[in-house]
Amino acid sequence: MVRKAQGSPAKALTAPAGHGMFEGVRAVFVEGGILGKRIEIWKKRLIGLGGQVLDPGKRIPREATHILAADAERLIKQYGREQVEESPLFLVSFGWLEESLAQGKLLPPNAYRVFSSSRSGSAGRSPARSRSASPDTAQSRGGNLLESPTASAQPPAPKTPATSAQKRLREAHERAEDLAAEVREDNEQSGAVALVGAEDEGGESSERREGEGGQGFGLQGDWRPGGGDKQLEKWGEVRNDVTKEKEAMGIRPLGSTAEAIGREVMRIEPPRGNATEQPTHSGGGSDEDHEILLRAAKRARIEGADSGKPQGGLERALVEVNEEGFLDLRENQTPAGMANPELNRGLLKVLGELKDIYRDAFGDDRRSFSYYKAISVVENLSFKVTSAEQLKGLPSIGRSLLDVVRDILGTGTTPRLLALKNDPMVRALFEFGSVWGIGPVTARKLYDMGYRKLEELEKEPSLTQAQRTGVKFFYDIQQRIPRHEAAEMEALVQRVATELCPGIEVLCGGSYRRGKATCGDMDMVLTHPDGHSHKGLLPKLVARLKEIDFVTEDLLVGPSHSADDSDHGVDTYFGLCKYPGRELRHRIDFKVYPRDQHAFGLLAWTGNDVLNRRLRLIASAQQLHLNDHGMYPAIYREGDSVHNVSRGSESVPCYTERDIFRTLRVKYLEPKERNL
DNA sequence: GGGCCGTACTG
DNA sequence: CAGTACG
DNA sequence: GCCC
Repeated sequence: MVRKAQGSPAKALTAPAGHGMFEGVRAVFVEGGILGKRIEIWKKRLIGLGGQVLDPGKRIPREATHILAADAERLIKQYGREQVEESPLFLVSFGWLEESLAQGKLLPPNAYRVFSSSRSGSAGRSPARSRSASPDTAQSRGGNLLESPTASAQPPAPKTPATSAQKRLREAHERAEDLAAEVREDNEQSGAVALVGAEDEGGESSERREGEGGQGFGLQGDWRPGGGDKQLEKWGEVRNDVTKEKEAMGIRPLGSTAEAIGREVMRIEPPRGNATEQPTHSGGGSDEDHEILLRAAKRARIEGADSGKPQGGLERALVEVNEEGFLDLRENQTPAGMANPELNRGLLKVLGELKDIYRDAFGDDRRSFSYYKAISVVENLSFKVTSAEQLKGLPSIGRSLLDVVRDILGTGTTPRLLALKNDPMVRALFEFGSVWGIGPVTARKLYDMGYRKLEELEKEPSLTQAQRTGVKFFYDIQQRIPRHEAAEMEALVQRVATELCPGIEVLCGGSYRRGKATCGDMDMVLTHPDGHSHKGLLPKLVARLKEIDFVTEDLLVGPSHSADDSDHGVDTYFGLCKYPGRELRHRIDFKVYPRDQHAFGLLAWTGNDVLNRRLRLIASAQQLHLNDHGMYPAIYREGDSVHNVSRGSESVPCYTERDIFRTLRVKYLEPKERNL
């Protein structure tokens, strides 16, 4: 998994050992924190082994591949917080160089990033692939459990799996759970439950903040709960904050007392009627229409109870819309920009790691999604969590998560995470499963075949071309894109697309459109106002973008629909692209929609996924089927399960996203408000 | 104990 | 079809 | 995992 940063990514995984090992590396050394003499020696060795040393300058040199510094403070001192936070480069500690020299090979930089790694290097940052269920604030990237220097140094694995990975994975999980339970029991018996951390840990803390990933954690992690001295005197204040926060989220304590804050009975406030704010829809979302839909939904629910029709989530969605007025989905968002994920960085980091492991190694999407939603709730808090009780009653935070939070607040981590991270199989599965195109099942197969390391996968013949590309650009793809670069690339695509097709509309959706400071990828959504000029554009656009060396590799090339007239007429392309002047690959998607589907496509491709799911559930409760092509009156055919609903003929016409929200009786959310 | 979004491509 | 992907 |  040795990636030669930017020099020649094509050789990403085959950097030669020893001689010339730093070929293609263009490093900047930020002085300080370590003897200048040692730095000089390192520079010479780097150059001797094929690397280049660049002048630091005031701005991070564009051609640089690695920025080396003793720690984050020096980095920020040199370049300022903004540059450092937005840099997609490898901002690593000198430990990376030292260890690479020691091992005679170019090590993956991730474990040495000064923006998350603790000095040990075993608590580096997460690859946190930008697969679906992942809150894409830059702050919540989980930690990593691979890329420890030692892991990279292992010899090739023997191909003799004793048991199937499937079984051993289950066992790994059970071990982790058992351990967690044991530790918890011990703590309870010894009364050693630590509920501390009311204050920042000393004066240096704000300077030590990391831009994008949270501190390292774990045994010698940088993050630990602060001292609890002021805990008691702070309590009243914190309690008030918590209560306010919950109220802001639309969660109201019923009959709580100050002492019983941990036992509040919470309920979601009914949405307030604000229909007047919403202009009446011209074509299918009128009050009358809605009444009809609502009545139909109630009927469906009642009938469903008798006939095995949908229950559960659907019913919950129905409760939500079963009030007058428009539903406000911002219930877990702290108003007025008071949310501060930084406050709970350590907590978020651990939860993020668990979320990633459950998804990428275990394929437990449900559990992972639960963590994801809980993370989102914690990110939206405006106070520092000092006691698990503060989270009791918040949406998506249940018993198990409270236990985990208790662990983290006490020790900085949780036994189950430690157990998982120390399990070599889990580490391997997580690594494989983090490759684009490789999911948990394939990861297990590869593991069972005897593979243990990423670079070995290159040769495996059963990999698809896309998976091979995913392996090759494993590290590239995980580097986040600074917002301003995404904006430039959006403009570039707009320019090229307009040359090919005047009048074409090009928007970058996804986390970019939701206003995030960094993006995992680019989601380009296109349409043409005249309703037909978009046809056949995508292949030409991609070809042109390849000509100018912007789009570089394909991952998925959809069949050309819009040329003929068969399907929905939506063209799709997934691939990789390069920010001009740099070799680093980023994920980029293109979706070209006919004008009448564009609002649905844009909504879907702006996300986030939680919003998409919720809107679809809400639509279901109103007997509507929502997808990225349209919104269709649902027709429950006799004897069909809910999953077998056929679409009515015509979509409810929606020209804008507002139309969709209005039809569903959901309060309109600006893109930046869609980070649910 | 059951539900948890809906769709599209690959092999 | 299962697996993986996208938000 | 959470929620009903």
